[in-house]
Amino acid sequence: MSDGVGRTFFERPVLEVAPSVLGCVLVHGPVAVRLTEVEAYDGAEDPGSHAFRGRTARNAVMFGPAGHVYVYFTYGMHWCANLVCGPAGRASAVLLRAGEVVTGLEVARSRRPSARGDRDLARGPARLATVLGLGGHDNGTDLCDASSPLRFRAGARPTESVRTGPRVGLARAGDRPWRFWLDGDPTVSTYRPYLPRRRSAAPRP
DNA sequence: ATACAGATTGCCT
DNA sequence: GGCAATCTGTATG
Repeated sequence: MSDGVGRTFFERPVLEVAPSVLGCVLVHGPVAVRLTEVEAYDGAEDPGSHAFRGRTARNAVMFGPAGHVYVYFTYGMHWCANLVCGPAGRASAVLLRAGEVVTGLEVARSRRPSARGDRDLARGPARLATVLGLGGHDNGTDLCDASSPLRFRAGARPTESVRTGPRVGLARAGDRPWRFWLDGDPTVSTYRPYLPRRRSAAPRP
């Protein structure tokens, strides 16, 4: 494991880990993605976190040891991936919001036929999970286990500077500046503030 | 039991 | 920029 990352890397506080994963590479089968944008979620302390209301079947992996992957299903159709951080039980995690496909472009394109161009392949959390082929069966995978199909490689320290700002699409605590990205990288997603969805006027027949 | 909001995306105007 | 798609967790009666 020359370029692998030990568990202690993820056991640090999530606000330390989040900026340090930028430029690192997540590999799953034929596709590898260089991370360019992430968000931190800090368990019970964080009203925006899935873990805020305590442990459930869905978020159980967040409460486990660091270095595991928390994959969740949202909006009835999308999967998103996180890296569990901090001490076990803290339930903090880094949401992988965007990245650049650096290996397996052909496979990535075939998994994202609607992508306008290569820079859009992993530009967004559900898109990133899609190009990597991540889904429910990957929930709980241990990145620090050598036999895991998922690999996390430390990247060269990025030349771009790391910027911070508010998190995307959160109704609560979205204003905490816990989003981290590589300044000027074209694969970083566009910022969208929280927008309440309009209720349908009439129920479906 | 029923209602609603959600760590999103893609298609439409 | 607006809005539908689609389903699960959580709140409320």
